[in-house]
Amino acid sequence: MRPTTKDLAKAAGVSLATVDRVLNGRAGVRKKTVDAVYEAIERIGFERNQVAATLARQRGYRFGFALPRHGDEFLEEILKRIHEMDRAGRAEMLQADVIRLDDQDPHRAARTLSRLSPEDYDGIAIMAPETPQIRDALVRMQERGIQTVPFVSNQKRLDDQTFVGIDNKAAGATAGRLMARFLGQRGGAILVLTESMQSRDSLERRLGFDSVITRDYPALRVLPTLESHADPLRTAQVLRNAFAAHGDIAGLYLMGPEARIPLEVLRSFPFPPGRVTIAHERTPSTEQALRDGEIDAVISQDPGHLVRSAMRIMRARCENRSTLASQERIRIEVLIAENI
Amino acid sequence: MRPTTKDLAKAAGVSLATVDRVLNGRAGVRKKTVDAVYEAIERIGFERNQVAATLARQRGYRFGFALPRHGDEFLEEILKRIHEMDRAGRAEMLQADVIRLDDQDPHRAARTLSRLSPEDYDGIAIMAPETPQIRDALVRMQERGIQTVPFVSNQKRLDDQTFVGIDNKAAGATAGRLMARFLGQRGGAILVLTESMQSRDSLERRLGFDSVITRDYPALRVLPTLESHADPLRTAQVLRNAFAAHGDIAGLYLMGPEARIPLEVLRSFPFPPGRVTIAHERTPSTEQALRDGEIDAVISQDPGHLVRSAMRIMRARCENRSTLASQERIRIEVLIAENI
DNA sequence: TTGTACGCGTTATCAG
DNA sequence: CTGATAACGCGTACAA
Repeated sequence: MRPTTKDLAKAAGVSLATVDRVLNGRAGVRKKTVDAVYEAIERIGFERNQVAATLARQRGYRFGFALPRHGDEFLEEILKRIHEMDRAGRAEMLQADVIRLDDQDPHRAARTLSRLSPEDYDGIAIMAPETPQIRDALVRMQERGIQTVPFVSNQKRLDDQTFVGIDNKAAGATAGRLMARFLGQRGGAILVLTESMQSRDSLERRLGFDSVITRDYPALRVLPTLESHADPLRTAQVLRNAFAAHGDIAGLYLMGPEARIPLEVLRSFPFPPGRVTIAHERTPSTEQALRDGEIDAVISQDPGHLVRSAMRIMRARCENRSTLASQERIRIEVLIAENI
Repeated sequence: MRPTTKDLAKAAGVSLATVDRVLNGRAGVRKKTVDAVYEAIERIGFERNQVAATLARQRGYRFGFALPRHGDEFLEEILKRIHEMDRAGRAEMLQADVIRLDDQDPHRAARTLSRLSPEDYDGIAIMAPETPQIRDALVRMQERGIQTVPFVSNQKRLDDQTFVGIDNKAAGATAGRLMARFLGQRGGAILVLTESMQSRDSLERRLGFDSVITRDYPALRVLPTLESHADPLRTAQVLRNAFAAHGDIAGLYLMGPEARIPLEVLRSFPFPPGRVTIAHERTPSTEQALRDGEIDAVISQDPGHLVRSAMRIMRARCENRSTLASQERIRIEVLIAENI
């Protein structure tokens, strides 16, 4: 049998309560006693039974996903997975909520975060751009005892916080390499479109994309990034202008996470054979576009993995265990019509 | 508060013991009583607390991974993940063992399986070729009350058993499409190598590969599959013969899961620029080969996901819950140097 | 600063 | 066939 807290208490010559205090890092124990307990833990090989712990804790774990209020299909995918996890987690005393953050006003967003209390949440996964206000709110949340983990949207990590999401520079490089290889001998211009270059993610993807193209493919020219601001009319306009200005557009890189609008707009443009289009994230739109041959590849991160990984990490931190980093690295996936 | 078994017992007008009997499908309860309990479950919206259940059950869950005795790097990756999960699972009362099966003698393998008792294992994930003996052993294991789940190696599923692994036909098709697109305009012969065409997996991959090439790329010829039998000398020999016989080899498809030996052997052959090589599974060898530009893409399934998914499925079945199929589909991943 | 006693929601072991 | 009741391993008031 595995040693229990009782065995540990006996081995350390203290009571159960003291064992608990040491185990959970509570105050009010003499250093000498603490050391004795730790020594006993090593000696008898004690390992806390988390199942019993969560049962006794009465209240399981409540995790929140703080997501932008506005979004499109990719956000919708993530929401779906969160709700699935919530339903599946109930039996295991795990809850997953969604908190919506204002994505125009960092102050409001920060205020929303600062209202979150440890009574309500054990951990929060946050998908929000990196602003001083948000960063501040995060630090204070941690001080209040709420675990936080950066989620998908890549804010610069404070400390060595594990980030749940892909390496966007590598994702951009992956897109770049595929673009070039699919184009083969063909040279020309590559059009890059995203929602907004304000986002750190977009910057990093662009960086990765360019690094590959400029180093290895001199026959290709990557044009300045166009911004769509998630607006169909604006999207149509910038694309029209770009096509008018450059006669030799060979490739299209839809760099943002929401490809629906650009894809719809593109349908009204002529579709020269041989043009290569690459987008991000697996959504109904990109899936269909892959099937229809409108795009050639999709670079994506699996929403289900994202959500599960975030929950595993938050839970581990609540129980101050460490996570297997190897298991939590989110893969940069490449989708083509055959492996959708 | 969520209703507990106590509430349920009260609502159904029976004792806790009877509730337990009904919940766990044990015998010795009048049908009328059973119905009353089920009715009460619906009425009060009872949902069993799995945390409490596993704690009370005393013995957590023990899962076994029945893997072939012989293998190389890919098998090693899987073993590593299993051990990681085992260490990580101890706190949650989950164990993961490895059972080695004779991969030459199906009878011996079947015998090994038939010795497994429900005392020792709650579930077994099986990676073994599809033979009558094995199939039989599986059926009997299930009768004994051990959950089984086909793992990685794609035996035809009995009933609608969830299979943990990729769709190999789609994986082959993915390889085929990438091969053709990377080759671009270039025509020629494609060499296909695997360990043994006995394996159902190889057959399916080949099927998928061919379907894409023959339908869409008339300039490419896929040569008959070569068999290496995991033997370096044999590998060298069949490759030498093939290169001698066909002057126009443009592509190389390493179809088996263990690419180490072929990759090593290939280093002694001339490396014409423009040749495209695609392999399966992410291992130290294929990773390095991607980095070195020796291969162009790797089609893979994530060993960590495989192991975790298998354990989730087995556990869910033990607790007769259903799993979220959407979450358990193993992705066919495409790796290039940039997204390793 | 330390210890006691009870509760968490199930399962398991006895009787009846 | 059914019902009390004691574990299971830990957290947590509350008492000392």
